[in-house]
Amino acid sequence: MKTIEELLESKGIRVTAMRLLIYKFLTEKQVAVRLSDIENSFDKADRTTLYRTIKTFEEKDIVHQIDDGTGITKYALCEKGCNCEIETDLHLHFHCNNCNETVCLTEHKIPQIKVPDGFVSENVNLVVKGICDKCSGQ
Amino acid sequence: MKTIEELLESKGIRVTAMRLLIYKFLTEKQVAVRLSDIENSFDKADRTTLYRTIKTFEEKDIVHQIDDGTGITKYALCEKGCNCEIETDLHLHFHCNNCNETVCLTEHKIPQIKVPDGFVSENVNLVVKGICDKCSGQ
DNA sequence: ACAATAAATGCACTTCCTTTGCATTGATTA
DNA sequence: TAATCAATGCAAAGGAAGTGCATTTATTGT
Ligand SMILES: [Mn+2]
Ligand SMILES: [Mn+2]
Ligand SMILES: [Zn+2]
Ligand SMILES: [Zn+2]
Repeated sequence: MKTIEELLESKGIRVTAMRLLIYKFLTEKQVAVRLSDIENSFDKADRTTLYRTIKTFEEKDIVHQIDDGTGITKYALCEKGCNCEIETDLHLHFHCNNCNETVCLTEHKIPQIKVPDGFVSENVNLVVKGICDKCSGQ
Repeated sequence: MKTIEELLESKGIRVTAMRLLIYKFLTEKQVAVRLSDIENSFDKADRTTLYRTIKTFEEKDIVHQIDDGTGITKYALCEKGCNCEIETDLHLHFHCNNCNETVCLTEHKIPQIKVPDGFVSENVNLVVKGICDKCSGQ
């Protein structure tokens, strides 16, 4: 079991107190978070630092960005071996219209999508909206 | 063949000069447009009027909104018989990473997406990104 | 045709999120 | 220890979405 410090270093990211805190926050949350979610969870956290930290994490494939249609970009930790760049690896995301939370359905890959001749598919974003398991009451 | 005036009236929308212009602009464009695209295509057009016009069109199912992941909402005319509210009718959208344009692939419906037990799917947004037919050069 | 009424438009302003510039602090290396 | 580079914090800019209100334009009833 790798420590967080080791993980960050293995990705070429310097370990800082802030980065450890943000990473820890992401592991504890089971849902995709907005920048403001992180901001509100810390007393003295600067938006800019959060922003740049999450961008660093994104570049190094530690988190991936999620556009769930709310207009606010969210982020979630990549699973072990999550190759977000590879189309065939892409999982789908679920946005709950009730509790407004967005989760990664890591086990559910996006099916192969046929596009017309002449079009080249490089990437697919699929968001399902509805009622999540917590809110559907079973 | 219905005139634009007749179409608008049949949907319960009053005909105005601005609305005709905007509708015409949408028919001529073969791609999804941003509010600012419309704004820039007219000399003396107020953002608010465009905004409210497009919202009116949206309510009356004349256009549908497209979230292609660029962070800017786009709009495109609904095809004849496009029931945007019905999940099974939803077509997919293609965003070109080269020319940055987004098109409706009206003929290509979104396949049935399986979600885990407890989750209820009400709506699906699917955007394919890649290279469009114009840009792929064939 | 005219007055009364309602809808559409234009202007100004607000809010929210994202992004950048720059000075400062902190860590790393020679 | 000095020089160098990365991370942080503050401030401000930018872009898009949305709202309030006064004005113009269209519709309706007399
Ligand atoms: Mn995910
Ligand atoms: Mn469409
Ligand atoms: Zn929920
Ligand atoms: Zn293209």
